[in-house]
Order: sequence, then C-alpha cells, then structure tokens
Amino acid sequence: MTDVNYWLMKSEPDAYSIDTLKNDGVTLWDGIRNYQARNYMRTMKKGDKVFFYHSNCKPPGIVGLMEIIDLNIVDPTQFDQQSKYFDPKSKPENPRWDCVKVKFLFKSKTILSLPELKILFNENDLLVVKKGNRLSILPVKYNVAKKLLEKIS
DNA sequence: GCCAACGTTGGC
DNA sequence: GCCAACGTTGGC
Repeated sequence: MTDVNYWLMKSEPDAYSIDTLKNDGVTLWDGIRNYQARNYMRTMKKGDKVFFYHSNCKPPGIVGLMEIIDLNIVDPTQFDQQSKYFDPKSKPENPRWDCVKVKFLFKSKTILSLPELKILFNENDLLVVKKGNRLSILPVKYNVAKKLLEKIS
C-alpha cells in the first residue's frame, strides 16, 4: 500500500483547462459548491495525485495529472459578490466552502476519453463512467489509478 | 437542445 | 420530517 491517495476532479475546459493549469503551474481549485465534493476535499492530503477531467466538452475525458500542494484554504469566491460562486449564506466567521491548491504535473500524452474509460472500467471501479454522475470530485481506487497512469503517461 | 440523475429548497 | 418543485450537471 501507499499513503498517496488518488482523486479525479472535473473542470469545464471553457472555464479552466489543463492548458491553463500548465501555463499557471499552480492554482486554487475554488468554486466547489457541493457538500459531498467539499467533504472529499477535506480528506485530501498533501502529495495526493489528481486526475484532471475535462467535462461538458467534446470529448470529455482525462487530460492530465496534478498534485495537491495545499489544504483547507477558505474559498475566497464565496464572499465575492462579483463572483458566480458568491454564497450569501456563508459568513466570514463561519465559512461554508473551502478549497485546495494544486500543482500541474503533466498532460496526458493523449486524452483518455469517456468512451475509452467506459471500456476499461465499470461504475464500481470508477464513478465518472456512471450515467448521470454529477459529482465534480471523486476518489479513485489505487489499482484503477495505476491503470489510468499507464494509459496517460 | 434534450433529458436523466440527483442535490437543494421550502411549504406543510 | 416528508416530498413536490425546482435547479444544476453533463453526456449525448
């Protein structure tokens, strides 16, 4: 076993793409407004690896790998009235949403598309292949992660 | 653009 | 606490 955990995080490439992350190097993964996704983030550890998934695009799929470098950061967008992620119910003395900081590691040599993922895995192995799955942050099992890494490296 | 899945909200 | 209505995600 290993103490590194693996995750998958989705982003629409129009909003934030793997190329933008490659250019930025590091970024704050803000705007998460789903409790289950937030709770997964709270269990992350520094050094965990994250598959970057492009959603709502053609084709959707895994486009790269990143690493968790910082944890438990209060999401600043929840207090920003100009932000689409502004949450009027969240109070600075008791913030509702937090986020992690990630670092770019590498781009997939070729995109590992959702159709390919569906051939390789069932929904018990990898939740992103489940029809109607809307969770933007998912845990990835170690043996599944190993297989994914082989495919994108 | 459609719609399935499912989380959230609010009336009661 | 139930549940219908509504909103969002995201594949197709």
